[in-house]
Amino acid sequence: MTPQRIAVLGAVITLDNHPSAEKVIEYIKQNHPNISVGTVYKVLDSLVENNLLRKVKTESGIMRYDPLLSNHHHLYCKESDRIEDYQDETLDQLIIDYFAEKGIEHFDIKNIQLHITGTFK
Amino acid sequence: MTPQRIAVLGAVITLDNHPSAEKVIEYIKQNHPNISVGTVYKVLDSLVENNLLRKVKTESGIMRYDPLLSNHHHLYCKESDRIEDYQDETLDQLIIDYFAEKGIEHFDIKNIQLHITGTFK
DNA sequence: ATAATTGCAAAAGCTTTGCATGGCC
DNA sequence: GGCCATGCAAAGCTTTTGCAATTAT
Repeated sequence: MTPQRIAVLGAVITLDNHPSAEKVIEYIKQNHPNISVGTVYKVLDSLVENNLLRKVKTESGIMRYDPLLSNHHHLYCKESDRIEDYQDETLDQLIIDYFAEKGIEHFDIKNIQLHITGTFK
Repeated sequence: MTPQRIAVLGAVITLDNHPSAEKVIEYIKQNHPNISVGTVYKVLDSLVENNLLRKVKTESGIMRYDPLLSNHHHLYCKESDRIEDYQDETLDQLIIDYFAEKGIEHFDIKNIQLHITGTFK
């Protein structure tokens, strides 16, 4: 655990809205002007590998990072580019039960994630 | 509608497994060696805009293209990089009913897509 | 001391763009 | 002739990589 790692993890948690690497760099540079782009990418990767962060894919293909580790879904708003977490155990159970009974032919399900698009109001 | 457009659309349909732009280019070059990379990207974009194709986002951030236009979900296999369509109206109805009753606070749902990861058997 | 991490810069990979050429109405 | 699509090459953007210098344990 180096100061850079703490800064990167702290940035993702503080920024809070599933920041991209670019946002993380921008934020960290305020208090840590010498940090390099390569380091941030490497640290983000290593945090993901060590299960301290999760990657979130977006429409545009830019990777974003999520400090929420428990299983959850995402709300995507295209206009604002905002992503929010959505947790709903009732729904999860409903879906699990559905597939437990029905299954999918030729496919072993490992994980089911809802990508809910729409707009925040 | 130019020969290039027909070739691109044909390639996506023939290749059938949600090809990337690269796969499309590779396929088309067999019978159409002079087609250029830029053209394929432009044509893919224009086909998406004209609702003849849909974009499919992947883990790796590489864009892939889907000729199936009706609402559906996707099965993702990380190992094989394969993506398959999954249509299930019963499930859709279940989810729609669930959210019709429960809703999500501060969010207007426009679309719900399941990203089902696992392995083909 | 040893091993890992950092910063820097260059390069890679996918995609987009600019512009001159060429085909079509 | 006017307009749009094409081909080509250059550039763009995010991310990755190599390597020497630095830092952590």
